[in-house]
Amino acid sequence: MKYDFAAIEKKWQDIWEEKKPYAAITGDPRPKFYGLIEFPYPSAAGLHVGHPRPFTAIDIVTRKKRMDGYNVIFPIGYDAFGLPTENYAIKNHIHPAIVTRDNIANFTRQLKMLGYGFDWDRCVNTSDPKYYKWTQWIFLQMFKHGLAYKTTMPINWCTSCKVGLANEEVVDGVCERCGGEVVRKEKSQWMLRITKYADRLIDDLDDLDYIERVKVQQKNWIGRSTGVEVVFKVSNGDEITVYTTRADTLYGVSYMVLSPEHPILEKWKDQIANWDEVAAYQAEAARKSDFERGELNKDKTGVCLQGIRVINPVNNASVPVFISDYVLMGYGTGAVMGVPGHDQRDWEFAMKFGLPIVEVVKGGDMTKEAYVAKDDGIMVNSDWMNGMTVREAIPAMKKYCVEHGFGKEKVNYKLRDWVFSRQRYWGEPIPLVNCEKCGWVPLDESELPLVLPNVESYEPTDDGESPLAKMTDWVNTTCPKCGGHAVRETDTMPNWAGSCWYYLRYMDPNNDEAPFSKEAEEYWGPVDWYNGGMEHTTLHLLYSRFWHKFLYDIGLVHTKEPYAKRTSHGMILGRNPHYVGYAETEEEKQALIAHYGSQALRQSVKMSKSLGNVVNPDDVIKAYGTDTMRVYIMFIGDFEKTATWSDEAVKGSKRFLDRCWNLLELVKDDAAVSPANEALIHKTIKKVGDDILELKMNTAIAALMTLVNQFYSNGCTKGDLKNLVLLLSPFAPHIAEEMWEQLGFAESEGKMAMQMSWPEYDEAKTVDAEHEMAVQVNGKLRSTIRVANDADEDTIVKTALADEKIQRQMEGMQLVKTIVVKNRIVNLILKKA
RNA sequence: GCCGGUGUGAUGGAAUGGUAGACGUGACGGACUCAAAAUCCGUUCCUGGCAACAGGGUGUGGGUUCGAGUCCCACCACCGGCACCA
Repeated sequence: MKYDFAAIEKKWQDIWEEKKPYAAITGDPRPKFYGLIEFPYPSAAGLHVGHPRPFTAIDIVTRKKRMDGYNVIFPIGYDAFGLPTENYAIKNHIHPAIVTRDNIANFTRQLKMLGYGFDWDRCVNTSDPKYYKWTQWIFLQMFKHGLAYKTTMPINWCTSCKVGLANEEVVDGVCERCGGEVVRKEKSQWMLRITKYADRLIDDLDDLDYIERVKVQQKNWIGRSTGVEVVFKVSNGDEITVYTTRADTLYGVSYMVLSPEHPILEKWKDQIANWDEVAAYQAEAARKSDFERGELNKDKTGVCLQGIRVINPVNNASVPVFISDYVLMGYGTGAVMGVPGHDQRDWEFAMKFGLPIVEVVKGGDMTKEAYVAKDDGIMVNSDWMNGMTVREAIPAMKKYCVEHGFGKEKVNYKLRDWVFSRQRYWGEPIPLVNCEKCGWVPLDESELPLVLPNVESYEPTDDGESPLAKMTDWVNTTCPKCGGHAVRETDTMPNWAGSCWYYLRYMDPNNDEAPFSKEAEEYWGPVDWYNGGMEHTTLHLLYSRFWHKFLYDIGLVHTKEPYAKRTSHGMILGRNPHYVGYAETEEEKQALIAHYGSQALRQSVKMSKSLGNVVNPDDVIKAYGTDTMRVYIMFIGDFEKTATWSDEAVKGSKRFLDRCWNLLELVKDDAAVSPANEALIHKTIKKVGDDILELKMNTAIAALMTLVNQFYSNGCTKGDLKNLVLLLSPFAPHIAEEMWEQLGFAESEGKMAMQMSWPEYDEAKTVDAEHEMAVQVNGKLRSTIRVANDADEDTIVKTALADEKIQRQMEGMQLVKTIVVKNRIVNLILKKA
């Protein structure tokens, strides 16, 4: 009988839909396991082949965990608010809610077709009022605890989306979503005080089982540095504070630089002789976007403030003050001390403006570049610090500053507060009203959800206000506190909001009284294993850790961290359409190389419509079936690395499943495991089980292929095949269930294969009775020998020396040393006799 | 520039410091077939040799070790992130 994947997959998907073997049971006495994947954004394009990679991997892990006796929760939902849907709605004049509904239906169809073990009864949708009621509720708790505040600040403004963006959403100076130009614009925005959690977001990483690069990237993003703030006296009697991590270089200060936006400049206006020049520079800097300021950083610019000087508190030296756009107002104090000898940026500035360069750490050549001295550099020209190492000098000088009353220790972060407002329609309304008398007032909790009203047009207004601002009926309301006139906030939340806590909602998705019950959270929390893309490391992952910590502080969750373990998958790329391998003749190949260059042609590229290299999972499933799709996407390569989709290679996975299937005709009707296959079966059980939990699905599948190959050469019994089917079931659940049934196990065991226990292996049986060992002479492989497993070193060496090839090597030589690594190699060290 | 990662056959990729290239794709040969597809069996790192075998081989150059794809140092190339953060 032929392997009819289409019929088999339909059959089992229908059975699972009805019997719900994936239902997670809150409170069940078995140990729990919470496996999580990042829920998809339901785009109009549907699922692409990138999605199944992480989904299938965690699906396999959770299936293995079920077979290991865990009560598994593996949920799915939709991150449904966001700009692409809104833009689509504007373009096609369809309400975003309808677009979202249709897209979700399509995603659901595709996900079900992939045979994932999701508990569909727990499906969430962030744009559903029943869900965002609680997103709004959590926001209100943050507001009440002083973590949400409104401020006017320069924001990243996307000129195309007409929306404010978080720093994280600006990529290479353009909007991450649409690629539009980003400029700075003053706007009143809601902010979330994530910086208050900066230390905990760094320090708590230590106890988590996150892959290292995620930890490193989060730490770098938060960018904690410890230093000291030093107060300089100004010639006009004022004071100005700078921040430095290199207090040791204070004797090397030859000038000071302020950011062009520094507020004190306004105060000094009348004392600055060249104010016109200063004002012109300020205007110039304000015009540029942050990106432009960064781009043009090769050449330092600035203006000296004439009539103003500052006094270095350590040596009373009077030094000039400049403004320059290389100093950022948003970091530290907006003022830095210039130490050109030991900071490259300061060096460039000093060279440009002819400022003195003082060496305070020995060793560099100041005429060529700054000497960014290492920890054990020796201090010079620094009075009492001379002779100290930099490592000693930094804390010594910190202490000195503090004791002499002109400095204090200070920790700074690169992390900024999170811009939480969007001037868009398709997001959660912010449940606050602005009352003339009471200021910003939260809605009463009984008023939640504050439902997104229907509007006719979703276009943002030209002045940058949200489309909601045009709905005067909705905007004008009464103050919940005093009953007077008030206006609603018309900004909505960014699309990161709903994803900050969705893993909690899965635990108790239909609760109308609370975001989730205490009981459910205590049972399921924390997420045991969360897999997602590296691109979310400094966005979603950081934001949701922040929200979770807040929920912990107000006693809603019982763990400090939401996710115990985090792994990350590599992207699936497409072939460059001009890939040399596609050339049919040598001439074509040469022509391609001549035209495009050989390097570019080899590289894989992101799948995109314009390149025509997009692979649609629907097509793959239609041609080969879901199980083949699942096996191939796991077999494609190392899970963490990027991989290139190959239509050719998919066939190998299909062939493998065909070969599994065809064993049904070959199998001997014998319930026992055959002696010929026993050792390999035990090895494979161990290998596949271990590999799954390390996400090494590619080698697990390779091991299964090896086992099948052996079944073909040795023959196999029903007992052999039973083991194979169980091992195969997490990877290819449909074919496994069908084979299970056809072999009669469904009836004899009274369960589906997926409900069976993972087969046990006997460590003793994973090793063969006899081993092949390599024999090296002076580190070079010369022969192999077969020895019994329990052979002692003596026997092994004797066997090796008796080997014919080794005998030849021994001629005229003398044995000086032997190295034996059991079961692996013998190395004989020979010398001329 | 800084941080992280990667570099292995024609190709995707395997290798706790211990026989480099498992497993798959492609290619080649054979069986089956009128033929093709599918399937099954075999070969496939390079050089020399009929062969046994010998020599070479994991980006480059050094080092540690009985033994290095793996560890250390320097360099090159590519990928990802950050980028005037004082």
